[in-house]
Amino acid sequence: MADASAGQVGRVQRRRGRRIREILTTAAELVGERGYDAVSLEDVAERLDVTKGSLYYYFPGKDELVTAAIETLGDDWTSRLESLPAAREGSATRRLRALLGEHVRIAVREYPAALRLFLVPSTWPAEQRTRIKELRLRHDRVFRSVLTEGLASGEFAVVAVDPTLQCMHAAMSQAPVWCGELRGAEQERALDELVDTLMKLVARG
Amino acid sequence: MADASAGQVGRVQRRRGRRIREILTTAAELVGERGYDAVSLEDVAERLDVTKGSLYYYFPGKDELVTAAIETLGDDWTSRLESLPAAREGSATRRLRALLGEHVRIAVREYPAALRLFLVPSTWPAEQRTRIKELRLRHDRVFRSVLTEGLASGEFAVVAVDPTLQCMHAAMSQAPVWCGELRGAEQERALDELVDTLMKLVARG
DNA sequence: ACAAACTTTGACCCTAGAGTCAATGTTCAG
DNA sequence: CTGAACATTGACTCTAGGGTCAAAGTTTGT
Repeated sequence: MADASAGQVGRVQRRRGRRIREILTTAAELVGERGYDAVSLEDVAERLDVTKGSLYYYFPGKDELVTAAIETLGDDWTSRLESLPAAREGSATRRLRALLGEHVRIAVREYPAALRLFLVPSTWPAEQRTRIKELRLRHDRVFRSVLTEGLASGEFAVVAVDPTLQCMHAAMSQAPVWCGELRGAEQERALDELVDTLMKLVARG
Repeated sequence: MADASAGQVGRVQRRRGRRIREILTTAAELVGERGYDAVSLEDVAERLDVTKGSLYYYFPGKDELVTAAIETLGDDWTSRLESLPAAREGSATRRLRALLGEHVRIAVREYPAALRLFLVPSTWPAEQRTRIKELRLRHDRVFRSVLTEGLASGEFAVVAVDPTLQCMHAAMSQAPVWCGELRGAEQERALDELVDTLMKLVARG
């Protein structure tokens, strides 16, 4: 047996890690499409072409699996926003607009159930709820930093930072509900209008 | 047998109507507190001090009962807004602010699950979904009319009417999530900030 | 090749909660 | 008072879906 201590992760470990990531990605897809309640472990298993039992080999239960899946989805989402070129250069106005536009487009196109995503059952144990909350914070930070920079530079003016961010997130989560069935140019127009509307929240009087 | 035709509703009919209203009120309470999924018919029955079977004497199933309950809740909510004195007099700005404030306070205090209210399962039959949609429209009209009046008088300026209303509703539905655990003055302050933030959506540049 | 570790299976258990219904109250008209 | 209409019960069925596990299958190191 090769020495597996000293932080060395063997092929087996990496294999396991890959499998877990596959499962999480698939679960995240489904949860993003339909929300927690509407996704059963059999759905997840079916899309992975395995049986439900296998999932329990990697996760102790549905809660843990879904929490981890939501984290995966959220981290992916956040890093896509962070790595958006237009969100890294130019005025705060340009950057915020780019962030809002991208966020809303990801929501509409990939996560129609975005609204349900963070709407975890209130019966969940504190640990999972904390993890989800932290995820929101990480995600929130992307917008918050641009907003505060814009405030510092005098480009923006707000009543208060928190409710402004909350309004933005609320509206963006709802976007799939409003624009989900629109297509093509019509949808683009609706999304642009939404972004412009949200930009009013930071406009100087 | 007394002639029950010719539109005459007898005592029995009225009795039945009252009972139905009791059931709907109770169901609406529960759905407003916890949302559709988290409310079972046994919960509703228990709060009414009857058994589940009785509910099936008045309603063919959970969907119909809950749809009707949501309608009851929504109509009640709408009419409370409509009958708000401050929403009927003064400038559009004053009226809109009053509406937003009242709406958000009703949500936080009475319907913590407001966010889940209109989030009906996508598996529901078209009929129920239509009824819910119409309910939203009725409710929307209260805000829409004040908004268009403000636009006509030049008090307001918006990117477009629909996304503006959508943002307002989205943010207000989220309010219980943000401010639900705050108490007293702190909560009041948070709600006022929220309302002021939303007023920026209609502010003239 | 072979055993040990790892992975997957599918049959199984269990519970929550929707929905049914014959039997049993209850109310009311005549 | 009495029968018919109305209302309620509680015990029942049925199903979806979470969770368990021994057995079988696969991979890996030597």
